[in-house]
Amino acid sequence: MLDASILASLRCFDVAARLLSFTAAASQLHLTQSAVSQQMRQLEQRLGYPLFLRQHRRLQLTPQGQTLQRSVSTALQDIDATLQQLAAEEQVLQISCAPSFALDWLMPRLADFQRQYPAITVRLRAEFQRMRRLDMLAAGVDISIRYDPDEDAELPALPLLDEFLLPVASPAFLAAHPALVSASSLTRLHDTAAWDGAPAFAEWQCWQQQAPADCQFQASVWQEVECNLASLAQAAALNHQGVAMARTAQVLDLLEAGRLQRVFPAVVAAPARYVLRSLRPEDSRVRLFCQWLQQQCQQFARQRQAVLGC
Amino acid sequence: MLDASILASLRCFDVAARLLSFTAAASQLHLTQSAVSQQMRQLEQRLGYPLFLRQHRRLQLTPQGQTLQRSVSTALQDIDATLQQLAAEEQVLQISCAPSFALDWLMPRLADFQRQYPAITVRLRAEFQRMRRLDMLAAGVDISIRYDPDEDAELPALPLLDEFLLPVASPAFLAAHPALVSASSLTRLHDTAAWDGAPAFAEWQCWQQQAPADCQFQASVWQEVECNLASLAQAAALNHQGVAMARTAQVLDLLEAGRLQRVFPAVVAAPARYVLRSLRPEDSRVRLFCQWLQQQCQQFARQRQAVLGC
DNA sequence: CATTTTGCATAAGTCCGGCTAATGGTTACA
DNA sequence: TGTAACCATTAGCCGGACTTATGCAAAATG
Repeated sequence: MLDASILASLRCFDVAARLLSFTAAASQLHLTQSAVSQQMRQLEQRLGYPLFLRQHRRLQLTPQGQTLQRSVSTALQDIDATLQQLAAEEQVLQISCAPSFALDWLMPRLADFQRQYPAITVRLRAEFQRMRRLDMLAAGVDISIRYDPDEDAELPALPLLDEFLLPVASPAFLAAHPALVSASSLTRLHDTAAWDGAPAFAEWQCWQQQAPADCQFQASVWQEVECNLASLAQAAALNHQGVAMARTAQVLDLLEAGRLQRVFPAVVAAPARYVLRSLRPEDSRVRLFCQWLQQQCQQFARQRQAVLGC
Repeated sequence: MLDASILASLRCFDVAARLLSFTAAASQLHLTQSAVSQQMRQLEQRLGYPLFLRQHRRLQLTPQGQTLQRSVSTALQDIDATLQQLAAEEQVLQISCAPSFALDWLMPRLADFQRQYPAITVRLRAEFQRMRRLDMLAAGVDISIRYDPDEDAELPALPLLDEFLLPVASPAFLAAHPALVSASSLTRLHDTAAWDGAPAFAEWQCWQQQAPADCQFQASVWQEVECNLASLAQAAALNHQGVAMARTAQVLDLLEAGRLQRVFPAVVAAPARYVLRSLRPEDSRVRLFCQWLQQQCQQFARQRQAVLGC
């Protein structure tokens, strides 16, 4: 019943019926009057009943025409509204980000981006799982920011920022445990989900392997607290509950503010770095964001150099 | 936004999204798989966002695709439902008829038509005004039956039945007024709207002019009762209220049943006859009805010949 | 593991349907 | 009575949608 060509006629009919003039409809549709006239004639003979009453200078709708117009008009408006809504939705820049980085690093800086590009609406989603191509497409994610140790062959990654590890604790905790290296019953705070598929204790092990001998914790009997989020471990540290193996992106500001302190002077390169992936790097909004993000990263690196010397 | 070609694509999308298969959609749309594939590609690049996730053996809808499908599907269903409703409505045979003829002649016989053609729904509208071409088109009237004295140049008329006039009264009334010709204070019942634009007293005057001298009412002082409907005058006659100038179509059955009686033996040809007009005489339902109606008319004429001799 | 099947993408070419342009007819208006 | 406005109709062109054919990748099959 509803084949393709009838729909075009109905679209035409909608306009003609609203304006009650083929000429006016034609100009609104960027067609000639003749085209509209033919379309309507075809439509009518297809349906088998008249839609318009041709009165010399003026068109009228038949009862059937009125009924049809009500239906078609609302139906087309519905579709149009949906299309516009989707188009508007398409304008928001969707960023999927590793939760801890989103929470402690990106979110505080995002206000600056909003200030620079108020026309771009950003939707920031904190998500644990690393996104594959299909996931991004399915969720409409424009940009994925992850803390990854390795390359993803499927999707090229733009390195944003390297990372370093250092054990931190609150000043009060350090004051209460002056002989950290030999103390027993210390609490060791983990992020067990540093990156997707990370082995347990990954970052602590990394530290143990690379830190200079005089920076190691000696034969301590640790109490372990495991978190699935760096921010949680860090919150624990802030509450004087133990030593956290921190990443600079999480804690630089807290170190500067004196709310956390380094346990050792040494800093170790992390086995992963922050990377950005996008399905459409050519998109203007994506380009703008990447540009801004890289600036922020550079600035952060400079700041880190000044504070931590790495 | 909603131009003509996008609608065709959306129609295609609707099917493809429902079946989640381009191949199946193609066969349902009587197209090739290739056509559907191309349409969807075009649609997507037009909208600027993907609608389908092509997973090797299986299609999925993106969130945008889902939203769009909901909208498009209901919209198209709405249109389709309206179209079908209109098509069904188009199936009813609409007959506009002069009220008295409809009431006293056509309606009693219509059951026979229904019995013969149960598939055809008839809508009988009793309407005073004679219908012009435009009126019929506007109201969707298939057939107009009128009691007209003259030809209508605008629309060819099919003569159905000629008509005759005769004064009638109830047996009780006649018994109470044995000397009708000279009696005074009789009540004369008129139909003032015998046909569209009929002069007042038209049928009584017709009778006066044509009836033989020995059938005339002599110098009576009449009481006049005017009705705008022959059926009203006839109802008055049935209630013993006077003499009505009747048309055979109205009263033949009543005469046969003895509920009304002729006042004089004479019968006079009426200045008008029943005619049928149609905008689409080729329509099969119209043809069927005309055929049936003419048979009924012939049968009535025979019956009239037997009863009244005219 | 090789083979077949299934489903979508793509390229090239054809063909139909809708559009334009031009003209005519009718009405309304000045 | 002339003119403007509007719709109908015709002829002819053109673009876009469709088909055919082919490629490709994954899944089913044995």
